[in-house]
Amino acid sequence: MTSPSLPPITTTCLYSETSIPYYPAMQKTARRSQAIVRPPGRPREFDMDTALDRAVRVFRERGYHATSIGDLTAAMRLATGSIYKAFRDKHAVFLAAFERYTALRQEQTRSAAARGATGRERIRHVLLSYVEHSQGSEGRRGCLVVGGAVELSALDPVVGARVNAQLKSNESFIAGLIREGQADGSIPRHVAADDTARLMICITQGLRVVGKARLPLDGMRLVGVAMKLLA
Amino acid sequence: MTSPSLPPITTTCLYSETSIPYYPAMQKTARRSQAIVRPPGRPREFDMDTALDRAVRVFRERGYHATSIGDLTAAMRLATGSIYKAFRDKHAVFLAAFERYTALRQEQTRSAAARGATGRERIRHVLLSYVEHSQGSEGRRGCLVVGGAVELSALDPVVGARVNAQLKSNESFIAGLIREGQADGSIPRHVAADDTARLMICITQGLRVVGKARLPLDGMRLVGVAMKLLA
DNA sequence: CATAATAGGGAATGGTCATTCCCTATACCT
DNA sequence: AGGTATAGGGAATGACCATTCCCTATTATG
Repeated sequence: MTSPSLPPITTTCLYSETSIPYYPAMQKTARRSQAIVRPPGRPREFDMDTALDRAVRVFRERGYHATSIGDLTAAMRLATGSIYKAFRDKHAVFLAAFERYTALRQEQTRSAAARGATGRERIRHVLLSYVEHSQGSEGRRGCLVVGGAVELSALDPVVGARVNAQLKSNESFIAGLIREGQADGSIPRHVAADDTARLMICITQGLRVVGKARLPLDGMRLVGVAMKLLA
Repeated sequence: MTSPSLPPITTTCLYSETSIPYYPAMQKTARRSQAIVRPPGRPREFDMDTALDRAVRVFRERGYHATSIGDLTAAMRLATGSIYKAFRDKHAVFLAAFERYTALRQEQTRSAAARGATGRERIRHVLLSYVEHSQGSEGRRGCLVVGGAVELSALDPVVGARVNAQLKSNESFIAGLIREGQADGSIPRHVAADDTARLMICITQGLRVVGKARLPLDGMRLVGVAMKLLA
């Protein structure tokens, strides 16, 4: 989905980007049925998703406040002016990076779930995937949801709302898997789906904290223990 | 341990403070057996622990980077110069606040554990205590260990080491309680103490993240589910 | 009572950072 | 070709922030 090089036209005309306005003045993407209409003026040269992936990386490593515009220009390979052409301010860069990050993570989690045949097995794979992402160098890079919750949600209502929504979305995904497991017989009926899902969200978020703090995490062992919650 | 008012002499001569130098030029506390020797010069007027409690509050709410010296002077009720008299720099204030915070939290956790008669009950009370502290306005205030892990451990080896040590200490405390439970018969022998303890640390750290993000946490329900890990 | 030693407090300083400005470049349209 | 609209890039700007300086105050000692 993200290309390492910078194709000059591809991105400009398609608007494959996830959601809401990145841009100070966002044009309506398409008036009627034809979706591919190039907006007026000089087209953007850089690939937005590539640039955002690079911003994600910096924000994950340094957090919001410790990341300067200079850090972003270096990482995103854009000049100061270009960043401010593309985003209202640093806050908007973070928000766009956050969206990009959660979209990619959601994809990874769904595909991990898809590796299981029953509800129970799907949950096992989701948890395993979380442990893997919380471990080693990837884990030390950190998680934007956890980072946003800890560093920003008390100071910034917009980020707070996004973090809250993301956690709820993850939680209801897990709760859904639990109910699937109860339907297919792999998880006992007496398991409290919502409470267990909330606790599992705590586990996943805690894994990221512990992984960032460089405690080693053994996926098989930890998930093995955690699966008792579905007994 | 912390007095709301400011007794003028009490703190200066006793050095009840936890550990390592708060001060740019730390005097040796006592040469021989006599511990109470007032150091030369004008004695400090403010109570160090009270001031640190106020610093803890700001750092918990705003994190490290978003807290300015101005925020600290306002919260600690000290002038800029006085802060730099007492601490080398902002980093040193954070470290001292961190020590103070972990000492108090440790105390609270131990006393929660003491409310239980068996190993199993002690763990239940510890988890319940964590949920309570992660909830509501207290939870929104945040945790310095989680904050330190997320915001600083990758950038600041000193804080990183303290966070790591604190997590390990908490983990071995839990592991100890599990083994106590196995000794007193309240926890089955087949429970893997270390793995379960590590997972429980993930739960506690995750609770703080989720609580900071304003998801409601029901202590009884969550702990009820978590106790399955000891089955 | 002078001296040494440190605390209290606030003004001054130097650096950094987010943001803006401005000039150039590139696209489309008529 | 001229006009319009936006992107690229980097210098300029103004605010803020961590830290230092300096002057005063308070203790002990000789």
